[in-house]
Amino acid sequence: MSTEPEVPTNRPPTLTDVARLAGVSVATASKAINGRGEVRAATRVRVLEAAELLSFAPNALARGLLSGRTGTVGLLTSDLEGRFSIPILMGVEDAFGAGQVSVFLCDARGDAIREQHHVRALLSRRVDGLIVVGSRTDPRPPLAGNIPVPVVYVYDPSANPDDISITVDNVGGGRLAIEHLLACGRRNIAHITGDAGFQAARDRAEGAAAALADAGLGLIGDRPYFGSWDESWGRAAAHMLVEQHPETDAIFCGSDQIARGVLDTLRDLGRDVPRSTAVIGFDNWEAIAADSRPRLTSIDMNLKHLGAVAGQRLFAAIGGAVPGSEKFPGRIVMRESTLPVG
Amino acid sequence: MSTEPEVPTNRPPTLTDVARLAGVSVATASKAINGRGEVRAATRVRVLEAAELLSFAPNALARGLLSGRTGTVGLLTSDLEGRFSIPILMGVEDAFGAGQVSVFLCDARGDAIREQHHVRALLSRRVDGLIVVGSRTDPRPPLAGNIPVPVVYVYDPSANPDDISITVDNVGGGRLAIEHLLACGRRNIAHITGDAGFQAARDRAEGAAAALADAGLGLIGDRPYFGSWDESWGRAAAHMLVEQHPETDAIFCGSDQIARGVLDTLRDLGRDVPRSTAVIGFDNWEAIAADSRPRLTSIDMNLKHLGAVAGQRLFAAIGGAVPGSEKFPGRIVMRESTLPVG
DNA sequence: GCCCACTTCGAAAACGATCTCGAAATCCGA
DNA sequence: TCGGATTTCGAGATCGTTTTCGAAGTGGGC
Repeated sequence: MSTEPEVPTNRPPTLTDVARLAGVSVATASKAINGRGEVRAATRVRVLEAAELLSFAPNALARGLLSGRTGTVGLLTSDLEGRFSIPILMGVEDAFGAGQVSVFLCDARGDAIREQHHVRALLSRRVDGLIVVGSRTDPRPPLAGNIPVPVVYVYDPSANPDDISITVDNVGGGRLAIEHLLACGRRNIAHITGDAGFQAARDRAEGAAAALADAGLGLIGDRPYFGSWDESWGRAAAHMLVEQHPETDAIFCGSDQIARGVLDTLRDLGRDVPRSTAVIGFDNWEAIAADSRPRLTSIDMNLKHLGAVAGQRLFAAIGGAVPGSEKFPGRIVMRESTLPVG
Repeated sequence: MSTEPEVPTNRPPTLTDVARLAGVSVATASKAINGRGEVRAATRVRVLEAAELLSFAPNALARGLLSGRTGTVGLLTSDLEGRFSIPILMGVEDAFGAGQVSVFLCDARGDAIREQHHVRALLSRRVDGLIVVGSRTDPRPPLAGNIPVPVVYVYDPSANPDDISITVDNVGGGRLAIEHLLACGRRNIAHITGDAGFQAARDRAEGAAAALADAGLGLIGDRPYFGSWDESWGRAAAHMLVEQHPETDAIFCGSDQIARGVLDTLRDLGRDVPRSTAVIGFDNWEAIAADSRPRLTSIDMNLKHLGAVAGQRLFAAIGGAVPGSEKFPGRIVMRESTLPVG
């Protein structure tokens, strides 16, 4: 159906080519194509046909040079392999995907020098704005130098409160988890989580403690079991926990991986989940949570949505608005590892 | 140390500004900054100082408009959330990261229309080349329309053999897995894998069968156990397998998730891994393989390297070379789920 | 003092699109 | 058929950089 025009020239067609073919000036061709200015209907049709025939695509460089707007955005991520950057990145893509914005992807590998280098390159490409996405929630130093375009920080907030940061409410997430366990009728709740050096671990623990306090309760062992984020810590901590506090009837885990380890140990020890002990994870990492035995209830941080919001806020900021920072709550995804008693 | 110059103008400085400050013409300023042409040393220094003072960054749009080269590349991925795109994407980033190439990221979400739309946008931005990365190894239709820039397909090859495709040698991967199990002294080897609708599943099975045939052996059950790629299939298939063929002493799994399921079931049935039954996975997905009990030996497809090669080949093609398609072998990552007998 | 070779510099064109504003074409009624 | 109002169109400037090529400046040898 699409008869490729016989254009042996490898050089992409320019507006001049279109104008020549249509027998008009470039000015008229431009107006006809963009629907601007006064162009007779017949002329417009002639130009559009010519453009179609040559499969003309306007040179975005020339357009950007003139208008000062490129319709591009820089996406700086500190670690691509990180689990958190990807959904956020998808959200950003979604936010722009429909429109005419393209996204430059830059991975700084967590190196400040490299980041600086990328920022320089992006600015020289005259991006309209920047999105900085991190993989830890600990506040990060803002981009160095005076950036002449709007910047939005996602997941990992800027240390400068005047910057626009879109983050996750980890305190609320911890609260959410505990409230669910309480609603399931559990009262002896422990918290096994990752490295206390992470703000995320401390925040979730804080939310958990607060929710328990509201119910007149405290954590089993009086404090969280801080460790690392992986399965083996989950297994080890669960062993300790069951030994020291066999009365435990629910465990809030700081990550789904920890939760997997906990599930394994509980199974080994013959403790039924969720009947004897409920387990709830964090992150809702499908590959980990959706196919365990039993399938894992978890807190989902809506990272994709976070990314989409970041894109929207950046877009608004480019338009001249001055959006403030925002913090988003997670949601609970219920599966079989938590069930009401009775 | 870096005293920000007091430049109240928000408009980024142009070469004209630099030239004026240095007291030379724009032509001279350009030559001084790019090290081209004949410029007296003293003049060059003056220009460079002026540029530094204004923190001048050349407008890449103007440069690209003139030279016809933008130093940008489009990266089309079919699914960002897919496990395979990400390492490849990192490799591509790495391949260009050091240089002056920037990468446009576009996620087509597996939708051909959307892909077409993105291609159009990228071409209008005058990218120097395109990389198309897929998430299945089944050959895909090449990009529609006549693309005026080089294209490299990664992981997912183009159906057109004249295109440049950089792929994984899944047949070789299957062979690798079996040869390792044979080297460990196993003889009764089964293969539990994913959906037979996937080329990857068929290729790996083919390689496995070939390696066994070379040793005068065949698969337990005479054929692979095709199913799905997840843990629950691994558990179910392992149950069947042990019941029907208790003599099995090794299981080659088509994915690490399947392998996790298999490990679970073997544990339930009291079969020691690796002593009674060795288990090997595929993908070497760290989060899944590195913390299981026992830790999982797996085939790593070097996806990051694949991406890096794709970047290099694209770069060569942009330079005028005509690289051919390539297929890369995986490597085995040894952990404790396979051990030599004795 | 003169001429030539060589170095250093700048004016201007070019890339491709958009926008302004003046010129040309068209239409209307009288 | 003509004058004026209204469309419709096009020449040229513009964005910021690179590159060409000619002009100017410098120095040296005789």
